[in-house]
Amino acid sequence: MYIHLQYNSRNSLKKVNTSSFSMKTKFNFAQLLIQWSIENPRTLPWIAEKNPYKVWVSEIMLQQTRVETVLPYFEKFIKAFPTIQSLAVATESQIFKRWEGLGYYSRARNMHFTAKYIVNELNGNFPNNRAALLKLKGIGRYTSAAIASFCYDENVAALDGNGIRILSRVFGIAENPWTLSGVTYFEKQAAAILPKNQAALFNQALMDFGSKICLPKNPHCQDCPFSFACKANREDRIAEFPIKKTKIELRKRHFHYFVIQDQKNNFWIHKRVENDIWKGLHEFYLIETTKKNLSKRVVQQIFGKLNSALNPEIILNFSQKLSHQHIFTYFYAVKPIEKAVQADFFLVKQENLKKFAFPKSILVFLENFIRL
DNA sequence: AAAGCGGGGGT
DNA sequence: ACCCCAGCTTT
Repeated sequence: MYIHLQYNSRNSLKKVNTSSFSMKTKFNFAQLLIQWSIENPRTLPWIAEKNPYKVWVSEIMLQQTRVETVLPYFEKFIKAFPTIQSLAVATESQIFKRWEGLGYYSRARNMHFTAKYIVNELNGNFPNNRAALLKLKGIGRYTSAAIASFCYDENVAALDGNGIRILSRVFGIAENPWTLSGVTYFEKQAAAILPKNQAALFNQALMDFGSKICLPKNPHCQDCPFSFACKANREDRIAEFPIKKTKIELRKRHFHYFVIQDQKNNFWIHKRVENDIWKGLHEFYLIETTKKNLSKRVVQQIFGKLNSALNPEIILNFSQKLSHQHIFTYFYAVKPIEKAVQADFFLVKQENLKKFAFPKSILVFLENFIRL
């Protein structure tokens, strides 16, 4: 059966039966979607925003991050760095501090790089088309399309997780969106149904619809304007679309943090510089183990020669399940040490700790044990 | 193609 | 416990 969607005179739907279901419904899908979005408006700081700098900031923050999480960060970030010039001249540490707790910190580093590039090499002119945007560090297929459509009305579909989910279900697209060929196929299909000169509206509608109706689990098909045409719904195969990412085994890591001060109660900290989690953030002296237990011999080896006291006791436990690692963090108190335990460590006064960016686990420790 | 990268909210 | 979020970069 071919479903053709059209509005009747009362602007409600009726079905027209034909021979087979196909992307021929594209025009109707898009208009129906836009109609839904007009009836279900959403107010967010970046919606209808045309300033490419602000849209860029919002899109980078929203990568793999929920809207509710981003909102306070976005407001503070824009207040701290109102223009791309202000971001370009900021220090990385200032930027990281505004990103603290948001996760995926390479996003902040890439933004800084790109801000400097645009200001210094492009005279501050933000690239104004998808192809040029795609070349910028930190901007990929989705984000380039989003900025191009929202700011410059380029006719390009921006497919994030929402778009993939909706299209795969409604049109029964079985391609694997987590492969390059798969996402290319989805983009091709989206381009075919994208209404001319309404890309911004369409892309925004797709994401709003994905967040309110076509949810990953338990979608609200009863409120969905195309549920009668949706292949996944009609065939009762919603759970099969889209293809799921193959889940990875969480690497377990045990972080033993030694909170070391000097006799004046300054704290020894350093910046993580390795290509590892939390690169660019700060931390206390760390001994990492693959298993829970930290041998006393190792502690002796490190702290013994520093003439420090042992019998460190765990003063706080913290467990974090990240998307790719399960990190157990333990904090130990030790007696003061006057000499850096490692060359890159430096002393910070207690009241200045808040100027540095830390991972969440250390923030929790500081909030509970150190008055800032 | 696969791995690595945060943190949190919903079910 | 599991899913996945307005994904991208590196290997």
